[in-house]
Amino acid sequence: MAFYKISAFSRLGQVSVKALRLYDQRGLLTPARVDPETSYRYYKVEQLHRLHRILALKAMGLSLEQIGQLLNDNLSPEQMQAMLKVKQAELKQQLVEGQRRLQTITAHLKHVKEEHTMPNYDVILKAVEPVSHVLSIRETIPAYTAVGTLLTELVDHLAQQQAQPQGPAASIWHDIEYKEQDVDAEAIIVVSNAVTGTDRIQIKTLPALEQVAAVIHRGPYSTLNQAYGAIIHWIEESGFQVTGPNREIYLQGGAEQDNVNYVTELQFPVAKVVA
Amino acid sequence: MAFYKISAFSRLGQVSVKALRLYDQRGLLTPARVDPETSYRYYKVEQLHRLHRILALKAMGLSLEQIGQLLNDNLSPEQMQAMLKVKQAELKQQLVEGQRRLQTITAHLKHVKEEHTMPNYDVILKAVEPVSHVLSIRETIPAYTAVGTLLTELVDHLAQQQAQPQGPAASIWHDIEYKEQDVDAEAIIVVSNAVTGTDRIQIKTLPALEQVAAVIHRGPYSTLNQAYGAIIHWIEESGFQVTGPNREIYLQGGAEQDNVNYVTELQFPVAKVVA
DNA sequence: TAAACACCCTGCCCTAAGGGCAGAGTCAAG
DNA sequence: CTTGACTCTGCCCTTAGGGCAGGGTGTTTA
Repeated sequence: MAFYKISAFSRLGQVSVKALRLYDQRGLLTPARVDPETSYRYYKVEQLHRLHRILALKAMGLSLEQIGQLLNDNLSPEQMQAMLKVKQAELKQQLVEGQRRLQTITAHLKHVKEEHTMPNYDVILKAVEPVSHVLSIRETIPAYTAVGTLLTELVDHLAQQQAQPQGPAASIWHDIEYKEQDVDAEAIIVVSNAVTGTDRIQIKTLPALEQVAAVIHRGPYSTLNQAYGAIIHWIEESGFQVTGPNREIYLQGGAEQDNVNYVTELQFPVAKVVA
Repeated sequence: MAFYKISAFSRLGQVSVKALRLYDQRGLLTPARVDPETSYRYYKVEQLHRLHRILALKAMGLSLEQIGQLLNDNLSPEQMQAMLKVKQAELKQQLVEGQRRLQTITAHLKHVKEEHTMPNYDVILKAVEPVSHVLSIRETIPAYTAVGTLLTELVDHLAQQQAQPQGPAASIWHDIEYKEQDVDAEAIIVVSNAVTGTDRIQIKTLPALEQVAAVIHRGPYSTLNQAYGAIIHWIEESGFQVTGPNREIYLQGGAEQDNVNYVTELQFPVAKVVA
């Protein structure tokens, strides 16, 4: 019977006045009466029911627009189900995301506590696009460092064809476990479409990687093992698992062994361990 | 050595150009060189390291401003720790929130599947402020419905003092378990400061409730049990526990038993069950 | 050498759900 | 009739960029 003015109603419903005005504007909760002269909004107690429904849906994470659809466009039960299911999947996804955030920050915190500095290596997760038209040699070589000769071979091949590399050189290590010798290695250089291969030197496309853990290393190759240590540690600690050969990208590099300005990116394809 | 233009660098770092410009503007990642004539931004590979750190911190949920503090205002390890701890607590909180959302939506989804409608009662969680200056009678009464006589007693007392109620009437049920008879009940009416009490009728302040599950019932008191059923069910299903006496607020009510326009709010103080 | 094309710059408007404020009008009590 | 408490609309603000317009650059090709 009685009409409530907006602030009285907002107290009843524990919502801010500003929110009520917004819900009115978006068509979620129109006041029972609006004075045409003064534009004052007057609500009835019965509307608390609707307000509660709005708040309940909001507490599930639905947007005002979605709530409007549910409340106004009176959908079929199937449509409601579909909508809620989509949202449910979204929420599950967000939970996983949140757990990852928490794990990452906890690891960082631990590092700061123990070492009193931020970690030297920042591992990030990302996706890697496929890379088309790369020159590749794959071979079992006696030791990691020998990949240099494979790369020189590629560079020489390029020089013969008067072509330039189109991107940084890289190598791919196909052994999943760590090996000191007889390493299954692949040397890579991105080239333009015009370049041709040979029996030994193939033209191929590097597959995309859905999710990699990546780290940037600055300094000579002799200290790369620190970066490897950090990334492997991170992967284990974060509940991931290596799912394929890892890549080493020489963003800034060359033939010298000890250049402190070299920059290398390490990429390990990973997936969440299913517990 | 080589400088990269913004889009080349953005490809290296897997970040959008727009983001790089933003990071520049916010002082997170200033290009190695900016041409003073053209304002072109030129980056060096070494800066990937810093970019990775930014992305890593972002992946933990820190805001750009916080990242800026961590990177630029070189804080003491203690300050870093404090900052990360705050964020960690925030993330934990968000996780709990997310789990609640998910539970709620799952319950709704189940209801839609089984009944092909949205639930009739929308339970929401909220905080309740303390209510000062209320008139109260507490007594053991033979049955729920007898609370009406207590309320009439309060209303009569008000009338004697020529005063008006300042808000809706309510009752509080102090028995935590369900009882059919000999119920420990309290009748409540909010009044202005001027009103005085008696031996039997006390003036008191209702305590705040940190977290209540609340539901709005529309219809006669005889159907209130449906609302009770719904809210109790919700509380159990959502992993909460009733922690105190529940309140019944007669937002729109009166002495008749069967008025379909009555509106009543039920409030149960709750807390998350510690598993 | 000029045009074509790819790239870069700044600046403006947009997002979701309101919060804060200004200026003007309205309601209820004394 | 005045005062104080409310209410109205309208504008700007928040995050982390996305999208676009208009104008300037850099490199390559005819």
